[in-house]
Parts: sequence; structure tokens; C-alpha cells
Amino acid sequence: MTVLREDLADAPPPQTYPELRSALLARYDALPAQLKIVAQYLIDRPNDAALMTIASLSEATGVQPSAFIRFSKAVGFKGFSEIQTILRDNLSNRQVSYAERVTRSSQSASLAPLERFTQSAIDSLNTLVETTPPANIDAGVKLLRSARQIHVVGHRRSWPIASYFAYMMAGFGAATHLFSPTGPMAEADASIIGPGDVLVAVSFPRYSEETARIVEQTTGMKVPVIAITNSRVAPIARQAQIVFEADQDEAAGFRSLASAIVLAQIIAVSYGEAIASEATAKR
Amino acid sequence: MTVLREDLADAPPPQTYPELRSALLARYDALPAQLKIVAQYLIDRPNDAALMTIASLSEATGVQPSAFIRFSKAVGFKGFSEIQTILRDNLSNRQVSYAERVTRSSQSASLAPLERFTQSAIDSLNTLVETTPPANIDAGVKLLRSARQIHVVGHRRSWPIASYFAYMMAGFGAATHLFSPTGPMAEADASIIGPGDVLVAVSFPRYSEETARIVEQTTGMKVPVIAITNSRVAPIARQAQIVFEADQDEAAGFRSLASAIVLAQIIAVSYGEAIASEATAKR
DNA sequence: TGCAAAGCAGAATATTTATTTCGTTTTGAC
DNA sequence: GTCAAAACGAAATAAATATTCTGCTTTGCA
Repeated sequence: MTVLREDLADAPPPQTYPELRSALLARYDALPAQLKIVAQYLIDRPNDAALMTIASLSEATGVQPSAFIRFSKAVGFKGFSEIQTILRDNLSNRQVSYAERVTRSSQSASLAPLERFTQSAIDSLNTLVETTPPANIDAGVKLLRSARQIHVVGHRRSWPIASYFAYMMAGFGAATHLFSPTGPMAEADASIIGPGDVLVAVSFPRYSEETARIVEQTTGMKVPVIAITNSRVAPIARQAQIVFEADQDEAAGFRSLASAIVLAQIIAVSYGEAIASEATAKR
Repeated sequence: MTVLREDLADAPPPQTYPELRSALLARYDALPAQLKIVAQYLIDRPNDAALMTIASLSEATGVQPSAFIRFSKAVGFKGFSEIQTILRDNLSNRQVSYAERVTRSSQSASLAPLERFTQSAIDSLNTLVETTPPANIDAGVKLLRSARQIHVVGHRRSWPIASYFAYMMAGFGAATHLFSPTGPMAEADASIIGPGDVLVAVSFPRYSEETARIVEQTTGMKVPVIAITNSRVAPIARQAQIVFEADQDEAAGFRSLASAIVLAQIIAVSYGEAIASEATAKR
């Protein structure tokens, strides 16, 4: 009886790339010749293999397509596609693929709000770290420090972010002006912006028209704009010198402001630290 | 003759992702509605799009598969596969991974603000889920639904949370009043609170005296108070009927508002869902 | 050296995925 | 409002890709 060997084969198949990798390493010696080649390729170039078809893998390795299927089954999968799913998830360094997440979340629609929104916020925070280039923050800080005066605008859902940012900046001693949250006079206010100033505009869907108008007027005066928004193609992002993206995730129709407010904090604190270190250097 | 326009369309199609990206940004405004959605998705989440099939992209964006082909041809490609090839090339030789970035920046003494505050926010969100009893949310929702009018107060750092909460509640049709953020008149305002009302007070260190005073006056009138704060022994927590704790974590002296704003969202949306399900039941 | 079991290559098939087609709807100019 | 052009959605078709099947070859053991 080959009970032992069967037990090994029946062990639950790996779900993540690190698991897969160590499973392959463990079983490598016991594999037949062609399958060894397949295993080696998957270990050596997982990111290439993730994007290739079986046909091109066959060409690259000199191993027949059917061998890839045999390999997959030998390792406990139903087919090679399952292995590729793991490789792809690993490549985009997500726990589960995005497509899966879409279908899954539409299935289990009614998780408690507590878990739902917290998880969504955490996801969007992770996205924030991954997608924000540190150079962007440096550029933003530099621009803010060069400003004669810093104007901040944001309406409706973006108002909390705008007011928080203005509050922090004022706390660091920056000359800060915050546009009032509502009212038809907002547009007229834009006249207080002058040369040497910088406008920080916060705007999330549904984008406020007042904010867009102020941004438009500001760019017309050649005054630079820093945008905090959810997409590079957001209305205000097109005209902005520097664009920060936050808050792309959405749970049950309600977007979380968590990543936006953390982003505002990061920019403000980076500014504060830059000011502080300059003060120290001068002494 | 529309030579100019044709010239633009006939320009050699992009071959690399940066080229593609800027081409999309340049032509974005001129695209029809559905194709705008496609362009936006490719700009916002190129790494996801690289690995998804047209079918799953269609599901994720709500745009029909055929629109993806029309889009591809409008931008100068033969089909969507050619675009995906570019996205995949970009994905496979992309910059350093996030994990690498963290280890690298942690080597250089202090972590960059980006990683520091994001991590701190995630920690406090996890704490939020663990420490918030669902029954507390239910009790809060019940109290809010029984209110004749809902007053919201919060100053300084707590102002963004208070204004966001008030904005959400007003959006759900609740009779909401938000106390002005500053000024010596705040105290006088408390007189507008009457029997049957509920006060939602947001207060974090350093606790605002105005907020504390309004809470004091309110409890004197036997009007119930819901507190959103950082500790059960915070000034306003003692007198409150219901206390929500958020935001216990602190990174480098700067507390994150992430968990507080998510908490505000959770309470408001729970309220909104309760309202909605009641409306459905009545029908 | 003979024989059974396992491994293998290539072609056939099934499945998934991209693309085209076409009737309907929307948009924009007059 | 009316009309033509453009855009759109849904289903049909074409292309690609994965998987299975078959007969042949190698391997390992007696």
C-alpha cells in the first residue's frame, strides 16, 4: 500500500504563492522529468508564468501542454488554471483577486456595517500606501512651503478632509485660509487668492461644482493647485500640478473617507516635519 | 475636412503604459460616456485590469464587453487584447514591491510618514472592530431614531468627525443640527436643545471645553447624549448614555482620525439602513 | 530480456474569452 | 420638434486557450 504517498497527495492544495512554492520545493525530487522542468520554471519565474498561456509556456520550456495539466493534477489542483490564479494573485499582491472580490461582495451583501466598513477602510488604506509615490509627497510639501498663503477648499463629503487639513496646517504655523463649506458666495471668494499662493482642493464623487469652479479660476491665475481626489481623471485632477489619489474602494455604495483623512494627515505632518527640521538646521 | 482630428486618431498607438496613460488622459474629454468609464478604470486600476478578462471588467465597471472593443479601436488598437498586453508588460517589470519599500525605509531609522500613519490607522481600525459591541450600535441607532431632533457638536480635531456625521445623517433625512465649529457663542446655542432631542458629542484630546459645557447643559435637561470619544473616562463620556470608543492608537504624537471617521460612518449608515428597512416593511 | 506501470507527445475536444454584428436608443445640429 | 449620426446593449460568432484522450515510449524491476 502506498498510503503515505496518497496522504501527501491528498493534503489540501496550496492557496497562496508562498505555500505553493514550498510545496513544489518539497516534492520536486519525487517528480518525473518533464514535471520537474515545469516546477522549476514556476519556482524560477513565477511572475512570467503568471501572464503566459500554456502554449507559450510549452514553447519556453520545451514541455508539452498536456504535461502542464498532468503537473497540476499531480500537485493537487484540478487544472493549470488554478495554479495560474495563485500566481496572478501573488503578482498583484492581493490576498484574493479583484474579480473574485467583486463577485464575492455581491454575494455576501449583508455583513454587519461594523465589519464591512472597517474592512473597506483597511483595504483602501493599503491601496493608499501602494499607489502613493513618496516623491509626490515631497513635491507637495515643497510646493506648500513655497506658498505665500495656503488656501483649502472642499465641500460636502470632502469638507471634513478640507477642514482637518486646514486645521493641521494652521497648527504648524502655515498661513492657511479655509473656504466656507457652503453657500453661493464661494465663487466670489476665489478673488482672495493671489500670486505666490497655493490652492489645496479636495473633491470626491459626487464632485462639487463650486470646488471645480474655484480650481478653474485658480489655474486661470497661474496659481498652482494640489488636488486630493479619488482619480486622476477627476474633474479637478486634470488642472492640478500635483494629484493625490485616495479612497478608491467602496463598500455597499458608501465610500470610506478613512484613506483620504489619513492622506491629509500624512501631507500635513510631512510639512510639519520639514518645517521643524529646517528650524533645527538653522540653529 | 477633419484632417486634424484624423491625424490625432492616426497617431501611432501607444506602446508602453506611460504612453498609454497619457494618451488616455489627453483624449479622455472627447470620449463618449461608456468609453470614459473604461478609460477611467484603466487609469485608476491598471494592475487589476491587466489580469482581468473582459467579462470580469464588464462586471466590475458595468460596461458591456462590446464597449471595451469600441474603446480599444477608438484609441487606435486592433482589439482590447493589445491594450492588455501593454498593461501586462507594465505589471511584470514594475517597480519595487511594497514589502521591499517598507523594509527599506524602516532601515533608515524612522519610517516615512506614509507608512507610519497608514499602519497606525489600520491598527486602530482593527481595535475598533474588536472593542465595539454591536449591541452598542443598535442602542445608538434606536436612540437616534427616537429623537425629535439630532444635535451634533465637536470642535477642533473633532470637527471633521462631527460635520461628517451630521452630513450623513442629514442625507438620510434625519432632522440634524450641527453646532458651529468655533466662537464664544457656542454655549448660548445649547438653548436650542429641547425635550425629545438627542445630542451627539464628539470629543478627543485635548478635549474642548465648549463641547464639555454643552454636554453638561444637555444632561441637565435630561436630554440623552451619545459620545464619540477615545476613552470611557473622557470628560464627556461620564455623562453620556451611550459611549463609542475610537482612536486609541497614536503614532509619533499624532493620533489618526481614521477609526473615528469610520465609526461615524458606521453609526450613520446603520441608522440609514434601519430607516430604509422600516420603510420597506411598511409597504 | 521481458513485462507491467508510468510517463509522454500529439491530436482531438471542450471551454473560456475576445470580437463582430445588428437592431435600438441616445445625442446633437438644424 | 425632426433627422442623421453616433453610441449603445445584447446576442451571435470567431478565436484563443485549456483540458482530455489515445497510442506510443521509456523506465524499473524480476
